[in-house]
Parts: sequence; C-alpha cells; structure tokens
Amino acid sequence: MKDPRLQHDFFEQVYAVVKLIPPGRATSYGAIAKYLGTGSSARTVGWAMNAAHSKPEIPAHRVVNRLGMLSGKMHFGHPMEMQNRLEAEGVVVVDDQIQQWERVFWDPMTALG
DNA sequence: ACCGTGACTGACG
DNA sequence: ACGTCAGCCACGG
Repeated sequence: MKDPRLQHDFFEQVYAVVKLIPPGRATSYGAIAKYLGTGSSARTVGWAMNAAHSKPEIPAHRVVNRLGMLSGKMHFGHPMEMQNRLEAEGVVVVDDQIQQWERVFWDPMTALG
C-alpha cells in the first residue's frame, strides 16, 4: 500500500467491509485486515473502528476480536450498548462472549471472495 | 522525525 | 490453561 491515496482509503475500505456484515453475524478485526491484504494490521482496523465512532451507518458492534469477545464494548456510549445491539439481532452474548461463535462468525474472505 | 498508544494476534514459557 | 512478549501499522502530540 504505497499509494498515499489507497492509504487514505484504508479506513473507507474497512468501513465498506463492515457495512457488508449481515445482521445477526459478526467478524473479527484480523479477518477484515486479512481480507484487505494487510493481514498484520488488525490493530489498525481497531483504530479505524475507533474513528468510525462518529459514523452511525457503520455497525461497529458486529466487529469483535478473533475469539468472539466484545473487546470494544467500552468504546460505545454505554458499555452495554454493543451487547444490546447484538442481542437485538439474535446474537447471544454471555459474559462479553458471543455464544456459538463459529456459527455467528462471518468471514469476508469466503463471503466476498 | 521520534515516540507512545491501542476496539489485535500468534507464539512462548 | 494461563500470563507475557513481541511484531504490527496508522495517528496524534
């Protein structure tokens, strides 16, 4: 990613993928990073989500860590907001952990190619 | 330009 | 089955 314009679009690329996550499903920071080709920049994806804070159209609650834990819940308006949104879509969350994570997990690599 | 800081991850002990 | 470490990369001070 040497083209500064592509670099500038990195956040937008992250947002584009996040917006494609179907309701009731969730993916991980690393999966998004891998799909975008920068497999080792999972942290930066998290950073992008932090910046996405102001964008209501982005379902940030559908992005969790690789184990299906709500590691970003503290960054929502209320710590329970992330869990509430997920449960509103039928996702079961117990102790910050998405239940049946293997079934809920949405992999952009296989879903989008 | 340098350094500290993460909503991360995989590897080690 | 834990806790730690070290890469990782974009950003702000």
